[in-house]
Amino acid sequence: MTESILEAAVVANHELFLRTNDRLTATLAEQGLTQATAHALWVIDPAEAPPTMKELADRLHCNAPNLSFVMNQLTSRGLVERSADPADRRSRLVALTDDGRRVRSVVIEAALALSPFARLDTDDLLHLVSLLGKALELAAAPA
Amino acid sequence: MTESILEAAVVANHELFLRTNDRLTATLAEQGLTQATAHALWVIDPAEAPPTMKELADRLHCNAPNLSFVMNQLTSRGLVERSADPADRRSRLVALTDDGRRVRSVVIEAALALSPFARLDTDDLLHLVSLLGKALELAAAPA
DNA sequence: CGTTTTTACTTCGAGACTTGAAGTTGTTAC
DNA sequence: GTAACAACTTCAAGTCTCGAAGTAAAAACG
Repeated sequence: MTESILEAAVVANHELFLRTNDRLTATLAEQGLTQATAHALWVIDPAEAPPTMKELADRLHCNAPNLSFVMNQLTSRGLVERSADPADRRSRLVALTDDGRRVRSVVIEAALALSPFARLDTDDLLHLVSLLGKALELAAAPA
Repeated sequence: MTESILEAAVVANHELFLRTNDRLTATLAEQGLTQATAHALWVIDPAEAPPTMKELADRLHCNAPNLSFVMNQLTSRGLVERSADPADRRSRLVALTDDGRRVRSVVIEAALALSPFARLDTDDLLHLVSLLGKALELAAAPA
């Protein structure tokens, strides 16, 4: 009973994610990005201090070698730049270039416009964000 | 303004999906499954009539060659069986084996237990499913 | 009917992603 | 000062995904 409600929620969340990604395919291709590179670009907020590779790997739920691979692509496309962290020279700080900021904006705008969520009204959206946020908080809390 | 609420919703949706998958990794490995094969198993509901390959490709948002690849793995693991559709001999009907049903249950149970949504109470869950369902409906509706 | 077009599926080959193992460089702990 | 650890990269192997091409069956057409 509650079980099937939970399953409906998990399935709907999954489906919404897949559908958004599907619709974004064309935009990503236009920008010369793949899902992996686009996601990496997304999680680098130009308004915040440049994150380290380790921090980015956490955000992307991927491992270090994978991130190096993705960052090499973004670097060769001229969208990000790596520099040594003055505070810990083992670390690399990753910052968006001007081009990177531009492309990131394009991707995010497209994703928001294409997401099925875009059709919800503000009340529903606020409620939805509240519920999703609650789930994420509870997930972080101790068992 | 509304923009940032929408972005929060899209990001939270994505993050919840990634986090659930992350936690499921161990279970999938135990069952000898990958994400792709597990997802394929999930969308074959044993309570319904066996779907065709085409129908499955739609559900998985993947193309035909990819589905063939995934189904070959599930078939060689003895989890599904393909048979010609008597109504249209071009089509293949895909059905779970007894083992397939067992493994599918294990995966779904684990996913539901590990999903951050599992910590929401029934009221919140009902509300959430309603909002997610609304978004999916609106997405299907005409522009 | 018989031919043409379309549809469902598979195979193949190339490209892209992901991962573990191993190595480099720099930091921390003793 | 040396041993342990941490951040990152490179490399090689495995997996996933896709387009192109091929097969078989159904549908459309005259």
